[in-house]
Amino acid sequence: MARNVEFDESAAIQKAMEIFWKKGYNATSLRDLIDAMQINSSSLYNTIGGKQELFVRCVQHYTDIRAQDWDKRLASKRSPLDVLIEYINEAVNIIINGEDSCMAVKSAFEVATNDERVKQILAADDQRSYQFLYKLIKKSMDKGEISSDEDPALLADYFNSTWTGWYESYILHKDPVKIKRMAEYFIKQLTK
Amino acid sequence: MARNVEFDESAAIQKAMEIFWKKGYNATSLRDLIDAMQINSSSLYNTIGGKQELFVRCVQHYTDIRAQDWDKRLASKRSPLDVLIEYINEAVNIIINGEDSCMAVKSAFEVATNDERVKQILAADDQRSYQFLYKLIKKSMDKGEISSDEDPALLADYFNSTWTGWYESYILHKDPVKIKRMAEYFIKQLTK
DNA sequence: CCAATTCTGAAACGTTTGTTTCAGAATATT
DNA sequence: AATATTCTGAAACAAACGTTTCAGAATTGG
Repeated sequence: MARNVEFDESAAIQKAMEIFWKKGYNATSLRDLIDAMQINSSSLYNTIGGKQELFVRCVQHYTDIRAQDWDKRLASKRSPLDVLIEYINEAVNIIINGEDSCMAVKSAFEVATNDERVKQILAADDQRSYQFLYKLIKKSMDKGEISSDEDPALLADYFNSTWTGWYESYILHKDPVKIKRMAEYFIKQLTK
Repeated sequence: MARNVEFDESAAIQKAMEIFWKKGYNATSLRDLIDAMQINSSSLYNTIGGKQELFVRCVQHYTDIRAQDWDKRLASKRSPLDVLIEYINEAVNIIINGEDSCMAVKSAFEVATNDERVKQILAADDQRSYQFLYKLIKKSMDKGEISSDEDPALLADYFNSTWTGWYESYILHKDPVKIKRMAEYFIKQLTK
């Protein structure tokens, strides 16, 4: 016997995420958020909660999308090495063409140190990223597509972290060739 | 015929740097800063300038210290490979034992996108870091301490960015073994 | 010691911050 | 259609923000 929520919550989260992604947590004001979300602050506080809670949901949303992407790629019927190389190349393109760095990386450095919930969401995300790489590397080794000389877990860990530095490099130097050559080298190391 | 500045500017910058380093730019308030610096805000505005200017100086100070360290290491008379490996191991220890991530990395993601001056300071710092690695790798190759199969410039670029991901990993997982194993793998790749 | 200059301390500045309030509009159930 | 419930919009909240002001203390060179 009552009124329903008027605004589309998941669309609003998406909009808020884009703002947080671009400006970071602390540089984003609530006014920035409600302008983008097109809702009143009272609605925000009634449904989602305050700024922190909203940010947690945005980070969660961001990592959910990534998890879906990894699952989709893992379900591919193509060779695991092809999937892996395609993933690396697409990731490079995102770094080079994307407007902003990875939100998970930015948030890890800005927020995860002080907010336990954000840290746990990002740690879980990083773990899934690791698992994604590990599975592809392991399968490639089992199929003989790449050498089994190295521990697949170590390689997965190594690339999973390598990743982050490419974003920093691109922020500072905006040099696409540099990123591409590092990615080439990585693939070469892997397939050698 | 006038009074002199009372406070030690470089000591105050050092204190401010520690606060910015720990909390990041946006999460640090001017009150945090003047409490740590033990000066009045009027003195700050008269001598250094506002918050942005102070931050720029702190980042500059941070990168100056790093530059000195690299110069000192390059002047060492020991073998370049030893110097490089020692540097990597000490860096790992800083990641594992340090209270906060590298200020240059944090600032790159939080501030460099929006502040051209900070971006340029950090880009110059990154360039010096690259040069440091490049010189050691090149010398090691010339002396035959490591294989010359790879382009030293590429290797230097590659490690220089690899670096950053180890900080992120440690923030999220606080797993020293993981970092150590990645460093071992890196050294192995280098000396192989 | 005087005069000229500059620095310091405390208070206040107008904004902006994240959050709350509440009257009234809106709707689902009966 | 009446009623009970809930959502929305605009305004207001205190607190904190970065910055400025200025009277007076301090120190220099003459």
